Amino acid sequence: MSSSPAHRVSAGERINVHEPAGRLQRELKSRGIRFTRQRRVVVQVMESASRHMDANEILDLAQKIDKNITRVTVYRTLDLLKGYGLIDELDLLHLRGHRHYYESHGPRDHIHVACIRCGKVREFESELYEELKKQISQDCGIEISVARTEVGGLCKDCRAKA
Amino acid sequence: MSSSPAHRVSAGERINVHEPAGRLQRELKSRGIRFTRQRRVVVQVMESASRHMDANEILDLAQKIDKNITRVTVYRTLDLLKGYGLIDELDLLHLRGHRHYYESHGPRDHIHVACIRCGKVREFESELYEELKKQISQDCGIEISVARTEVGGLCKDCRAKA
DNA sequence: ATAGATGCAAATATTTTGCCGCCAG
DNA sequence: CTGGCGGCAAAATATTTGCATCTAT
Repeated sequence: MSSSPAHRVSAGERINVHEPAGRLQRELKSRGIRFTRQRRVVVQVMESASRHMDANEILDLAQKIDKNITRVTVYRTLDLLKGYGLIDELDLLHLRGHRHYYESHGPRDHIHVACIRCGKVREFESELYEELKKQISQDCGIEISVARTEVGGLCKDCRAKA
Repeated sequence: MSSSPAHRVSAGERINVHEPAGRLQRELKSRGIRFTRQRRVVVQVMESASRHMDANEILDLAQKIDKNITRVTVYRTLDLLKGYGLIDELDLLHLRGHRHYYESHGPRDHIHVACIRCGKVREFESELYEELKKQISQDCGIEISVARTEVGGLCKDCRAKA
């Protein structure tokens, strides 16, 4: 692999933040988006996710529900959901290669806090973050519609082991 | 392309934040990393960057300086620099596909503020951001070594045009 | 009925690897 | 001199597209 000193990361488990079930479906319907069998399945996978998944994992789970779903459809559906701001695309600091991860998220943004050694990802909300976004919005004259923050470092457990 | 309503983004210009010249070179040498002809070129490209570049653009610029540089070497060198924390890898919210962008950055983190329509990216520093990282560090018990924030929205100019 | 979705196959794009000859220190 | 580095070619991944067919509304 690489000659870099960065640590290999294993798991990458997501500590889940639940959101009202059926949200994606409702959002799509309310926008008059055609709700096909395939979309239903992908949406179901996204809503029941207990961790961040890349396109490949989403495909696998979708196919467990409905074997006929293809990779192309997964990509297209993820793109659709992303386009409407219903899911976010993350890379989690590229801790595990160049994969892209997807998550459905509620109305409030959260920060992804990842350990660069064990790969555990924690989600963190903060009033300070909301203020920061307000400040950016004012100072840069931008109307923010997406915000993403990822921080990496050694978690307590990994520091203890080291 | 996609069926999503997201806007196409054009330029993606970076408003440059300068840093002391030769920093990367000094950092590498001080760590006893072999400084080859090729690395010199890639480092030069990274240090003189006036905008965020993807691997392909970096290759192009590098080859303007030295035709013999290969894509593989660019990837390997970027990986090396990234491993030592000397450059960051961004995706700028995937506003323009799945490219990854690289930037050499100074000691202080900055936030990337991107317009989802015109693609202009502004860099923004804030004391509030530093406080937020402190809060995360304390509350999550993590020793932060990388932090990345990207926000997207409509900039003033694009709102005016709309 | 029909605009819009899916499937298939193939094209693109992006990143990584094995191996060997070469060069910076 | 010598171990790390770069080049080449090819593999492995990842993502997108054209077009014919099917389906949700």
